[in-house]
Amino acid sequence: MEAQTELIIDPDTYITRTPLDHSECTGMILPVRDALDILSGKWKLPIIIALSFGAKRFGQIAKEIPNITDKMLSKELRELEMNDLIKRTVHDSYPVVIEYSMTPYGHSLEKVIEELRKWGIQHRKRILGKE
Amino acid sequence: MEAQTELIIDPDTYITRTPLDHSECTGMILPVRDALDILSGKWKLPIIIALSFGAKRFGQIAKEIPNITDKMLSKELRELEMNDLIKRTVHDSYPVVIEYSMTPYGHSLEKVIEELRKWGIQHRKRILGKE
DNA sequence: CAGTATCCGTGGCGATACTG
DNA sequence: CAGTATCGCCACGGATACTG
Repeated sequence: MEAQTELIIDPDTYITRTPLDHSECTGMILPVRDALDILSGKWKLPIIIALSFGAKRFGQIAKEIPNITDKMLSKELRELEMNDLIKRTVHDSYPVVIEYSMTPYGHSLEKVIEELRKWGIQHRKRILGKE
Repeated sequence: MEAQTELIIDPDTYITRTPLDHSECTGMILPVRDALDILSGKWKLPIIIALSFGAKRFGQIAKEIPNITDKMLSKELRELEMNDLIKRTVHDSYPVVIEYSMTPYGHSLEKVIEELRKWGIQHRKRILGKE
């Protein structure tokens, strides 16, 4: 607990709150929803993590993400590319080589991923300790 | 670009990579998937954010989260409670007051949320700038 | 290798109505 | 106020087969 700020006790609900609760709170929720709209789902972040280790080809990404199917990988790659988080490059060689890589914008997710990863590790420890 | 580390060029795939790619990469993905399993979906994090401002009653949470329905709120609160991220308290007063609040474990998500929020704000700016 | 096509089930999620 | 009940859509996501 930090410093106590002004409190309001709502006479109808008996809830104690600060004056700005509503606007502050909704204001925090909206950007998180924006982020969630782009990142949520089972596969997007795993794919981004895989590519954060360097450019990779379709088959190799598939190998590194447990249980993903070709269809999901294909679909998610397309969406991530549309959001400018990854880039698809066709190398004009023989045989043709297609490579996926992170964009600079994709790299801006690194801290988000790092925090999620730390929390996940922590959470798994907690679950295992309980059972 | 940082310092260049040892690289391997796969003779079959022409992909350049570091020696530990596979294990490192999958090892990073798994905890993130653990976190996602608990947090992903449209409403869990918004609910947690709402409660991070202080204990609240059902109706008040509903008011602060745009577009959530009673049914979803009810269902998500139950799941969050099962995962020990929030607590449901029935105050033995008249009238009976039911209050939801964060657990200490719920508070451990603060940094995750903060990073998501920062990214979301940043992302919205970027989108608006493009159109 | 790098995908696409097709089929299909489950459940996430919404709308509305109702209850103690 | 604090939910539950019911209905129903459709997107998420899996399985399998196929293509250039």
